[in-house]
Amino acid sequence: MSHAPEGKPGTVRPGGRTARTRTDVLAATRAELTDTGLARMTVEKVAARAGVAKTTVYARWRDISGLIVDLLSELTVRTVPVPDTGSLEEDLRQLARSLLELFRSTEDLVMFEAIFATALHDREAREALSAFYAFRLDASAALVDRAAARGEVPPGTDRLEVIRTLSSAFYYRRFISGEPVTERDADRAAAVAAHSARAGLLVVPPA
Amino acid sequence: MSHAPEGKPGTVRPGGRTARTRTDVLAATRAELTDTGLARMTVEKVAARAGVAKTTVYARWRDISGLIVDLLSELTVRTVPVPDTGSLEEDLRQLARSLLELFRSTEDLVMFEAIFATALHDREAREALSAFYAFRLDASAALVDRAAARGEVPPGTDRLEVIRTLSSAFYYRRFISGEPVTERDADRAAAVAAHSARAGLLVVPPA
DNA sequence: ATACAAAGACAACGGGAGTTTCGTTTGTCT
DNA sequence: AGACAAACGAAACTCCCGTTGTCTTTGTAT
Repeated sequence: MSHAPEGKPGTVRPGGRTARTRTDVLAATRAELTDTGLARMTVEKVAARAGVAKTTVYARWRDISGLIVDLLSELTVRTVPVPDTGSLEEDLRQLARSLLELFRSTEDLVMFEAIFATALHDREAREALSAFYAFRLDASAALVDRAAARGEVPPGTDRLEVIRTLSSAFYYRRFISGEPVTERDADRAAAVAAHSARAGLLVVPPA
Repeated sequence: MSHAPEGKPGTVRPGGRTARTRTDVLAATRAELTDTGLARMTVEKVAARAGVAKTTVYARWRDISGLIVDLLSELTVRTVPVPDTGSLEEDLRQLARSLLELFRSTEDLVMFEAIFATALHDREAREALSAFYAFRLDASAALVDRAAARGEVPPGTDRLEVIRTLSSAFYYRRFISGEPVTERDADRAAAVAAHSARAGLLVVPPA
């Protein structure tokens, strides 16, 4: 199953050339992704653009899916800006707005689409994506903790579920039904999430 | 762009053989999809399984994406069961349960995954999928109309948005974050959608 | 029944993607 | 500084997918 002897590609010998190869190949992957697209992408062309032998890419990443997974692992590191305005609904609204912006950035969008497409058939990619969202959700949920401390939401409120309720509307429109996403949708999603949380609909199961 | 001279493949001459070929090929596509997967699927193997020359498939469907689109168009015809219990929240809960069941059926799930993956890079597939959801949403929204007639929701409530609010939670968990979906999630989604609708959060924009 | 065109079958071809082999470079350890 | 193995590069090779051209079958109109 796994191709690399160690966790991340090239960790055995993270010297100058190896590290440079990795960054070059990942950069080439991004570039090919944006102007060729995942469907018509090939390992050979990525290697050519990176100025690297294709055998190198095959040895370290195995295939396109491996490249995408590695790309995602880098994305996870980025810190998520979590708003803190003193109001749950306002925090959620701001979070929704940044999600909206993310989906309007062509560069990031292409990458998300590639990751989703890969995760649909590749197990490693699926796990990497789940881990990515587990991390993001947990980080964003800090604003729910603060709302709970202020007494804005009832005790027992599921901190992650509030963020899920907010996010799902965007992903659904953008990637499932294919409808456009507007500022109005962002504000409405924030209102729904905040209202539901305050009403105690998003509490953790009694176990 | 478009390959066939007419709208649907084989409408020029819908005689016995042509129709039989279509059903055989689509059946073979389903079969290949379930036990080979979209990623490793190829037109040649589909044709072989269907007992048809591969040139025939290439001529009528052009590529795998075309096959998937045609498969989706058949799925659209299926009528959606819309509950009518006399209560908005109960209707939504039942709708949520059937969605849950849909995502637990391995056969249907494989197909949805294939369609989503295809829609991410193929324009025709994207349009077909949007049309599919436009149809499904509109059909399901009938239960919102009845709730409105009963006065359960305020006037001006966006009938489609209620269904979207219900559905999005499922799709998000299942295809984006990759988390499991349970009965509890179904009931909670129904509660959120019903509560939000009653609170007037899902009204159409004033325009 | 006959004619005609559409749809399909068959065979051969071309090309490109992934694999294999082997030689070379380079990072690290002593 | 030298040894050793990891990482990379280059070329040849193989396989399979998609295309093309031609002939045959079949549905439909007259």
